[in-house]
Amino acid sequence: MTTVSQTYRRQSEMHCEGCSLHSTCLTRGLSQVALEAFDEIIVQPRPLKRGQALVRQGQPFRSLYLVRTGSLKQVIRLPGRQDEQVIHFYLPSEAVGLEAIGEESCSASVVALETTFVCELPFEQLESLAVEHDALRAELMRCMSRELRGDQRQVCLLSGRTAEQRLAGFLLGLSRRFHARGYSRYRFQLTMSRADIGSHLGLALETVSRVMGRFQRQGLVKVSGRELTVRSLEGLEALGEEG
Amino acid sequence: MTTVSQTYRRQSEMHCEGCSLHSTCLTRGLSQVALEAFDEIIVQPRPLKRGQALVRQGQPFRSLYLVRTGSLKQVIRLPGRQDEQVIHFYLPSEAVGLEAIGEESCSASVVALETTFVCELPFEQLESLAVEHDALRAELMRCMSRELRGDQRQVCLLSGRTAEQRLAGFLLGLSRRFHARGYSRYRFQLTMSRADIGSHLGLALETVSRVMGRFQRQGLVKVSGRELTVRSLEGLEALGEEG
DNA sequence: CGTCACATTGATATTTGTCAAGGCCCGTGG
DNA sequence: CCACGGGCCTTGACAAATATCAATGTGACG
Repeated sequence: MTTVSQTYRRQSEMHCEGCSLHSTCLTRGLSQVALEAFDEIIVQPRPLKRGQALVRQGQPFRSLYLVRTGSLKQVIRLPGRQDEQVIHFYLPSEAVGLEAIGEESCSASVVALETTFVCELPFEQLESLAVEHDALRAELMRCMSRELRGDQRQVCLLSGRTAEQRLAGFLLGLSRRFHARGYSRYRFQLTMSRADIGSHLGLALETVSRVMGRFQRQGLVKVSGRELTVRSLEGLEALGEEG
Repeated sequence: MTTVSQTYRRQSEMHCEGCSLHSTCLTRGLSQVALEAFDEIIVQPRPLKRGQALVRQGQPFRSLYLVRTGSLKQVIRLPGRQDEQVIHFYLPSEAVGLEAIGEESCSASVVALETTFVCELPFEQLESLAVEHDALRAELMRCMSRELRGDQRQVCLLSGRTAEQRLAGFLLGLSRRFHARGYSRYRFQLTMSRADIGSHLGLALETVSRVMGRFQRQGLVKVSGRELTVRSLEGLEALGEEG
């Protein structure tokens, strides 16, 4: 008998060694031996369509996920509140689920923003593997540490007073992350809605729209729908640095 | 020859096994053997006075720290900006420096808010120890994961629109953390200034002061200076849950 | 061509920041 | 012991930013 996951695995012939994200992913710096063992535990679930959940808040924690292509948002439904709060956006090579390690259940849902492929890492198996391979253990810690620094940035963004500063910082963050992953730093898709951006930045979606328009008129960016072109990285950076 | 650190170590006769924080600290769940080895690598630096830095932004990363008594704030100085941004407050048994793992230098400063004792864990030694002791490695990961969840809460707080929601959430968070560490959940010191709280919550210090006053008039809390008494945990919780 | 979700734009209300003045607490020095 | 000074906190008046409400526009897709 063959499971769906295995089928997908074989079809795609995806292995870490040849993966374009290898150098930025959890597998960075792994020896040939470790890499092959790592490859063994990966599951390739069927691709997620826009709006489908990879993880649901409250469900038991079993696996970490690495984004291969596409993007997702992490959302929390706060008790007694209607609206969902967007916590994170995940881009290719980023790890989903690190905050659930050592917990019974997941504290937030993670939903695809577009058609998205991920690699699933059953956590128990990952842990056993980490016992044998120091490099993997170290990389896992570095990965969590990096996410902690990302959250620091996020807190700085949100505490930065004006809507301009928040949006500029957000766009620069996306630019930086795309660049680090080998995509253009000047041109990318905003796969999330204005409402998602607003929730993430603590702004009303109308404000996001207005500020985006202002940036465009000032020649800082060009937006048409969800495609964004950065025209002046310096201009955006200057906004964030204003006292 | 005896170093200052060693002197303090001997004087205080502090060992993990007898420490009141043992059950909430990184040493939770360690075997007797592991605990003794852990004890060996701990350094007890001289106590910090109010305003003294434990870690300075930009300095090389060498150690993690565990708060024993007292409290600290983590602040970032953003390039080209005058004011410092408060990222975190650290309470007893919490770990300082996790976000710097795998990095050359520290991304933020950490400053004592009152007289504060910490345990220093030289990171290289901690890492070697973690190779031998699975429980320590697991606890370190759980610790980082817990901090990631804390940051999630923080982001939810900051994105929560009103000043009331932010401050209520902040006070509840402190209450919860004190409670989890064996202190009163209803009565504690705000060792940080209104300006620090404001920076941390993305509010002007005047707003913090006004909202605190409003809470007091509503009978939710009693504040006199920096001593806070929670009169209605439910009332504060209700504030955060309003749609 | 119509529908639906999403985005933009405008008018108005509310919240919060800013500026300014004054009060309180505490340590220091006369 | 008391007066003084400085840091921190509170309070008020006003201005600015942003949320809210409402209407309209746009693009994808059946």
